[in-house]
Amino acid sequence: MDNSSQGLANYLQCNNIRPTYPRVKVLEFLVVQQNHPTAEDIYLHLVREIPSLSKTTVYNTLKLLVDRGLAKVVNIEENEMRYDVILTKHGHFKCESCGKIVDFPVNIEDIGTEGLDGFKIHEKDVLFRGVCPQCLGREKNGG
Amino acid sequence: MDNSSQGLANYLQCNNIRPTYPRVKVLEFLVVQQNHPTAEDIYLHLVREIPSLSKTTVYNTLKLLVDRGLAKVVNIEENEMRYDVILTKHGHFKCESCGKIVDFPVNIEDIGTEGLDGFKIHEKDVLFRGVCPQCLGREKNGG
DNA sequence: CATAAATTTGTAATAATTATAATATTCTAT
DNA sequence: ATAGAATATTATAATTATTACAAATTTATG
Repeated sequence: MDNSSQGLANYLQCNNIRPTYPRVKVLEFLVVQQNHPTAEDIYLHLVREIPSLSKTTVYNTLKLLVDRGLAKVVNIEENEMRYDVILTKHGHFKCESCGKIVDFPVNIEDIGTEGLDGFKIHEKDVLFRGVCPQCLGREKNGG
Repeated sequence: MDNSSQGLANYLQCNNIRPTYPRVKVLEFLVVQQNHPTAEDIYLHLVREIPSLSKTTVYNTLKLLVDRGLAKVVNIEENEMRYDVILTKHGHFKCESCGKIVDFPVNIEDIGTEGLDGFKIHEKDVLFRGVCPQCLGREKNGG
């Protein structure tokens, strides 16, 4: 296990998650890629390095990370769960043309909660949809 | 077809959707219930009144309504699509305890879009998660 | 009516996720 | 070090939401 992985292993341990090899690698992928990958994305990437890896392990690990608060599910896609480890508050933009998901800064605490008196709010998400500049350019140049 | 359905039939017609019986009923369910139902919810309710109804018709109709801008998909659930007839801008709150989805007013246009220069934004969603007052009360009274 | 177009239906296919049980690994105490 | 217990991983099968497809039905039009 290399140096950077060592830090992640510690991070897992601090959160009472035994830092097994597959778990460190899943977390590493989430941290390094920052791509809001699906379980499938993660599996396909890691199986090259860990041939014995099973998709169930990826799902188990993601569930564990979410349960312990180290990751969260991003539901911007219609039919699949994506995962995010970023801890600062941000919104998600999904390009309807190329499918890419982009983070953008949002001061989520500024969003008023009138009409939710008496509700306990755990989580606030902001999701935008549209077309990214790259795809807009491609459309303009005749695609 | 009763009186209120007549209005909905007109509404469909105005949007170039032939107002067939299943379509009017699906739209009516969305408008009356305001429950952000799943396709399954809609099917189970309507099939009592329209025994021949097929789930595919429900999906087809929902797709049509979304394509023509009369409804939108709400992705607050992990694994299923919910539907909402578009009226005014509002956010969605999902109770993690009872699963209920509640609308609340949000001035979505107020959310800044710094960091998204050059992006074309079609749609803005605000999704909160937490516990509703009813469930909070139940927890407090020892549930 | 007759024909064409659109809609509905039932069945089967797809795809993401979860359940389950067997196997393998890791930890702990001797 | 090693046996036994606890925990993780794996493979397979089951579940579930959604979509694809083609046949049957309904509706519109000449």
